[in-house]
Amino acid sequence: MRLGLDYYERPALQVAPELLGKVLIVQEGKSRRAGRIVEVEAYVGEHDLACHASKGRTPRAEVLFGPAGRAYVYFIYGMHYCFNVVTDPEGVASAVLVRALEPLEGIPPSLRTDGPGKLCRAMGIDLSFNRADLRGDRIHLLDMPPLPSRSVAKGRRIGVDYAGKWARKPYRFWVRESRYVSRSPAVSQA
DNA sequence: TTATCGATGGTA
DNA sequence: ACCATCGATAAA
Repeated sequence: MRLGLDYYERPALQVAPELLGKVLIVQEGKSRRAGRIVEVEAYVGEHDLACHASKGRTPRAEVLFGPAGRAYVYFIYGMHYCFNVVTDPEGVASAVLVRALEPLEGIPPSLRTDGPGKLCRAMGIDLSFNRADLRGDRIHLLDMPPLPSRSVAKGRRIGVDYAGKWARKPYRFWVRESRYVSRSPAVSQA
């Protein structure tokens, strides 16, 4: 069962930990690639200085202000793409960055999925997916049973040290026992 | 194990 | 000039 609008149209901080365990599907022609989400980060709105929407309604960030359940894909450091799930009602610019997947199907064994840039390459996600409806055939998420709260860990977001106090918020969530989480400073639990 | 650095190009 | 990254390299 695909996740629907009512699932995405909620606060990013609520959606983010619940996305752990859900399955991302990318279907391109004959190839079908699937991975289980094991690490995410919430970016909670224009007031969040780590969120791309904090610079206003720029062309890049525009999709964040739109309806929930769309993909926000951006190009970074001249060579990587990052994939986000847009959340909250229209007008509230927030999203969840997917940072790591456990490979399930169709992913070339030589490619890794333990990092936001790596998983996009492994899944074949590029700018052509930006603004895509996440309920469509080309890309979507499958609902899965919720994880027990003891297997959800949380800590500070990676790579946003410029964001002052927002850099220290525990908005990163990962599956504690997963070996596919990107290697990085772990912090707390629950 | 941690620390540092270069690649590479869109964004503002 | 900066960057929601990555892989290589060096030091310890």
